[in-house]
Amino acid sequence: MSIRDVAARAGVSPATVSRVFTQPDAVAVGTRQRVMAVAEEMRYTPHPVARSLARGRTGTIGIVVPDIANAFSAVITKAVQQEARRDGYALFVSGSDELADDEERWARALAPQVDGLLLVSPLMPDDALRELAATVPVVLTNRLIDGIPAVVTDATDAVGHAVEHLHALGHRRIVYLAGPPGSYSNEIRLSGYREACGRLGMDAAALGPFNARFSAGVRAADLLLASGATAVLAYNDEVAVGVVNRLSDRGVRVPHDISVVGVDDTSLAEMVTPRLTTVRLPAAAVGREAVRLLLDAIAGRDVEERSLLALPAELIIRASSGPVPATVGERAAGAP
Amino acid sequence: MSIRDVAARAGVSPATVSRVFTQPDAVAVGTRQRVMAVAEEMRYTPHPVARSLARGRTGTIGIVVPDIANAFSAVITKAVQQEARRDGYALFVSGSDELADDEERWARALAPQVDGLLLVSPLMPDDALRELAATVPVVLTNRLIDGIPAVVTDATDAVGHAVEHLHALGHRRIVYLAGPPGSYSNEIRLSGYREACGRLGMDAAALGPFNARFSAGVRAADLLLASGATAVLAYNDEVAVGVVNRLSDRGVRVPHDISVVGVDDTSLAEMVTPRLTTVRLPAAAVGREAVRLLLDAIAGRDVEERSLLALPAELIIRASSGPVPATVGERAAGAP
DNA sequence: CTGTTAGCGCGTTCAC
DNA sequence: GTGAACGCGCTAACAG
Repeated sequence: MSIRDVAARAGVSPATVSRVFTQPDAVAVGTRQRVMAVAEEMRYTPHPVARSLARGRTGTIGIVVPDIANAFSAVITKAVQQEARRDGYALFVSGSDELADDEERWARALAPQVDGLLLVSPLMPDDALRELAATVPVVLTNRLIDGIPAVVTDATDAVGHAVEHLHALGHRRIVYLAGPPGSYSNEIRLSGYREACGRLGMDAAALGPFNARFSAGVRAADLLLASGATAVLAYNDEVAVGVVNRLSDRGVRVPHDISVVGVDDTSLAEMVTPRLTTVRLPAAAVGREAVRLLLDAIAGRDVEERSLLALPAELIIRASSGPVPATVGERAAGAP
Repeated sequence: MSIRDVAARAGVSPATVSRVFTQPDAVAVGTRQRVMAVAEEMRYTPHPVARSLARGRTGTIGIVVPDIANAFSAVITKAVQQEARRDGYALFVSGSDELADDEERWARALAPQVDGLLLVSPLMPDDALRELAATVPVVLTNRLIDGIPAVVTDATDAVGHAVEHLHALGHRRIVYLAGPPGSYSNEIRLSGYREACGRLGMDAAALGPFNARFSAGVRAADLLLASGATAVLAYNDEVAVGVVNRLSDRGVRVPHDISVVGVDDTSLAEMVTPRLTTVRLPAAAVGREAVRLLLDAIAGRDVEERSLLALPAELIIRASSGPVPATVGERAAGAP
């Protein structure tokens, strides 16, 4: 049952039926109503695939994320999906499982069947990215490549605030638990941390790299303890929670003995005990803005001027950070 | 740049090029290699949309979940995506935000552009579901409709085990915090709970309904406390964690004063303190099996015989459940 | 084994 | 304002 059936039944040509669905104003009112009535009655819907072929556009976009089941990816994906469908776009989702090769493969597979591609924290080489972007409109998230529009969250300041916060609480030995090396997220967090440490006259001491998961935090906790630090800034919330759990198992109390700060502010942060002090990243906003950028690029609107959108992060103080323990040594070191 | 260009350049007909990509064995080795070389050189890839139109199949499936950002949905989605692409299928994802109307709308929008549709815990009316299933192959998850293949997790036994577990620990007043009314998940959990209570000679007392989120658990905790129960089975982990948090804020210790059991075994369960005793649902397996069923249905293979797949759940005992408090009254009531 | 012929269902000129 | 004709890029049926 196609456009021709409707046309025949309505006593018009297929072209007219097509117009009714694409440029209704170009059809006489009477004809239009008749056609619409018939279409409704026959429950006719234009075949999306045929339409895509004829138009040269699919009405779909694709997103490739590191891990679909990861809370942060999921929030971005959700926002992307909501924003995309506001404009009538359907969304392909693919997970790379944090493997650069797979990521590239799936992105390539998606490219020819979408109008645009959204790559979240992509791992593939610059060249592969550029090549892809030459094929189809691409927007990046948490990655910067010359000439490819991107939305990033600039956590530098907020991470600095976190360090200041801990410093103000008397902490002088603050460790950063590094995430995936080379990832934009880790670079930004690390540099924000280093910068703040320098500003405040503290030594910057990163541990790691660790992967971004709970188990990595568990492992990191013991190293942390051995380091003698009184506070820790974890790569993200999940790692931070791993740290807290392990510390707790070893009888170290948070924040009484050690302060822990995360990054992300996923829903997890409010669910754990103690509630996690963390740097909130605007995940949903990142997703929304990325879609806006992508749809603009697809529509051929100039994207150059705002091709790099940097959204700010924000320190959220909760219960996992507190005053430095009143150890004699620490006091002496911390006092003026 | 299309199949014709490759054909011309390779000195063959478009049909031959097509064959090289679809049934290589039907082409002479020499011709095949020549065509492949040319295609490679021109970086030619068959246009998926055109292919879909000609074949009448899109090579895509769609999934509609209640909430993309929800941990349980995300795990299913991830498994579905991984399983689907093993067979070369790309995945459309859409979230309903737990609104029956939207769910129906997006499912309808997806239907004409996919080979099959996966509906996770759908909320729309039976008739709407049937109508949809008449349009395109559909597989359901956590919902039973005559004639539509489905994968469900039968948590009845495992929920029963949870109740037995608490009973064995001395608990005699166990409350169930009900989830979304009418949802299959809630029905199963409720009936498993009731059944076990009956078997063990306890009164079944459900509170709620509550929605499936953390905040609902926080709210439920106070009602729970007022009820005088010594143990609680929450609709899911997130609610359970909400309960634990609120109890903790009110100075009630878990499991010392009250035992809490969740359902799902999302990653959250191992991240909170105390680690959550919970009923593990095989989310990933559900996703995988649903895809297998769907792909079989798409391929026209008979799905009838195993149109209802019930996967078992399993009680995971961790630290949030313990012996009933040694109150005089409770002891008296609990002893034979 | 290969080429020719027809569509798949729709959008879009171009005349009328 | 409407219809006829053509093409989007590919696959499938039929000859040869």
